[in-house]
Amino acid sequence: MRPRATIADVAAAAGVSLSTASVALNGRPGVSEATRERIRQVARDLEYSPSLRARSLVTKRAYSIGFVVQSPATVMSADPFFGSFIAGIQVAISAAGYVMVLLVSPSLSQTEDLYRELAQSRRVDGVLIDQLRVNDRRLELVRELGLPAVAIAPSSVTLPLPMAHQSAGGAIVRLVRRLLHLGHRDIAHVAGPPDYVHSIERRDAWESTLRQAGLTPGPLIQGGFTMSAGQLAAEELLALQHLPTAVVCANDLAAIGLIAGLQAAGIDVPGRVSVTGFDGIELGAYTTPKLTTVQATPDQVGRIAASMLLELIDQPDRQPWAVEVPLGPMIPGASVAPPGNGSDL
Amino acid sequence: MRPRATIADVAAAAGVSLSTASVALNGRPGVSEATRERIRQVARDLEYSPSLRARSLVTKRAYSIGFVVQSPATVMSADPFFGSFIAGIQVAISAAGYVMVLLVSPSLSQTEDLYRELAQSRRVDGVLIDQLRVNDRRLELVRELGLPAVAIAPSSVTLPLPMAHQSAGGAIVRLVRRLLHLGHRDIAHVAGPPDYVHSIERRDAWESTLRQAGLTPGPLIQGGFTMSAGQLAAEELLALQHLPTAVVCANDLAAIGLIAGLQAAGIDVPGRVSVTGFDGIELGAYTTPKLTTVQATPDQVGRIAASMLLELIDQPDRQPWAVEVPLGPMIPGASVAPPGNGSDL
DNA sequence: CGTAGTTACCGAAACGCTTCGGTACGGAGA
DNA sequence: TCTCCGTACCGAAGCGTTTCGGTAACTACG
Repeated sequence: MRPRATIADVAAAAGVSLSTASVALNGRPGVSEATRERIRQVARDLEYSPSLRARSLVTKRAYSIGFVVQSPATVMSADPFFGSFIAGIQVAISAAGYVMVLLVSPSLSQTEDLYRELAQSRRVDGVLIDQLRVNDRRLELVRELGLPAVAIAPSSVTLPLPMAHQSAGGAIVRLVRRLLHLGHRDIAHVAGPPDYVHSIERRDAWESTLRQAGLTPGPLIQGGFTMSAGQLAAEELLALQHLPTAVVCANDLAAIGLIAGLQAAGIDVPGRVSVTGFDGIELGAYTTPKLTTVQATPDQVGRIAASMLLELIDQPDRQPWAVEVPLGPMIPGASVAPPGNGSDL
Repeated sequence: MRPRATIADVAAAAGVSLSTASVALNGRPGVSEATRERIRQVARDLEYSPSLRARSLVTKRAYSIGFVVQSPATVMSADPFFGSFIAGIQVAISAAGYVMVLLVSPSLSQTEDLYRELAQSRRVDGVLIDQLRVNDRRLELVRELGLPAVAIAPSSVTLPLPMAHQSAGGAIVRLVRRLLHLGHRDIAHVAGPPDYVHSIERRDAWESTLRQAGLTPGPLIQGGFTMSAGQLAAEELLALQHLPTAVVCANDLAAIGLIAGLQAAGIDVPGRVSVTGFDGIELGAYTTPKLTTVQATPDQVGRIAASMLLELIDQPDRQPWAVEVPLGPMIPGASVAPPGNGSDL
């Protein structure tokens, strides 16, 4: 196995200087078409492929972006958002020769260190920030580190960096309206963890939609984005004097957990309580009853956020901008029904 | 924001040559302790952090490993294996200053190209090979590319490269024995996709355990590792003349889908049919009835496979070796019961 | 025919590190 | 006192690119 060809080999074989070979192979002006083609041919013959390392050194680019995910158990294991999101990222960056470095952080404090290392070692040219918290310290951190970053954030927040929006709030509005249309007037909400901006967005959407309809927002349960959180929410709900006729959950997993919890207590869904989710995960189609939800488009979010990041890397001083990623359709399921036609069996 | 310090700055500030600074900071002999400490102090003062790029160029190392996952929808979205596995990898490699590059491949043919690119651009020093197929072309590919690789594979197969084993087959044996102990004699198997070596390992374990018990292996359903595959398997099972009294599924997701399918058809689980899974995913605890399964330890698998890969990168000519990663405990659930005491309601 | 402008190419420096051969200096041994 | 060797350090080369200033040759124009 002979050592791989360098650009010097190509230049020598083509009878040109090293710099000419570089210019020719990178497709920039200053070389005659004939020479360029000859050099290209030689490169192909020698199976030349440029050394990313050497190029990195001189262009000061890592040709990779970073993505730090916190709490792998919750986010990756359960949240199907993740897979499609990653796939979307890759679609966006691979054409540019970029690659994604994935880090998992066991805790919030270690997350900061990971970003620091990523920045100091210059391993990545930029990062994607997801799972945004209230007063998320990462925002200041990336600024301080001079690390280009794009955030995935609700449309409602405004940050000092480029954002890819997916309006989960808009989805909740649609779901609440659907329930209102069916006749529900007592609509509870199982919220996500209170320190996530995504939770707040969804809660606000639920609340304001009900207020707009002239209703007082029903019980609000602090839940979470996991199945177990949904199940716990069921218990809390059952401890109330009045069981609402419908529950809008922050996401599908919580909704599935909630349904399981309600059913375990003998509550009929949707007969006694209607339940909605958000995300459109595959699992929702396998529950009984099938979950009514709105399809999120994590692949699109990933694709758009990543391509925004590439733009930002090219123009670091660009003013922050935002892109709205469209939601998917509502997915109707048997988990909702008009209120009051079910027994309490 | 002034440019970051280079090793030349450190050397100058410490009044030594560049090479001495390098030697001192890398902790190798040839420098007096006093000088070494002085250089270290200067480095700290200047907030020097070595350029990975420059180092990469000269040491010919990328300081990163690659992991290509195929079919993100199936593997990442649904399979909770993934999150823990990744986390385990990171634990193993981060101490060595390594990082993981994650690629997703939409199709098998593109997977090969991804490995090729990874190798040609020398972006990674080695790769982890998971989700092994029968006659997997990646094995020859990495050899051809000279890319160090460690495979995650069943104990039963022998490959020409280092392997991290997790004996899913052993888990299946335990589950089948448990069912036998409960009195079951008619035990079916919902297998995974036939081209995965993991499927074959599990099927073989089911089959041989039954034969050892003097039984003829019951119906074998070609299923899959997903919930929908499990649900389809339920239909196939229901079309048989005799419904087995127990079904051993290739993994938890299939088991959950199977249970859902059986229940939808009015079959009581475990009254009429007992069901077991394998993986120990969180979801299994939220199904009704709770799933009996064996806990896999994907984080350990990831950790061990990754550290094996680092060893291999250090000693590329080392003979292939194998490490067995212990399984977790059996998790009992209400999805199994003695046969024949349930109604067909 | 002389000169300015363009085109096509070359040479060398630079990116920031590691590594290896070499040198000065001190002490040990004869 | 001379030689030898180990220690502590230095200088320079090299990793494989990109980039920039420079130089021939060629065209166009008066």
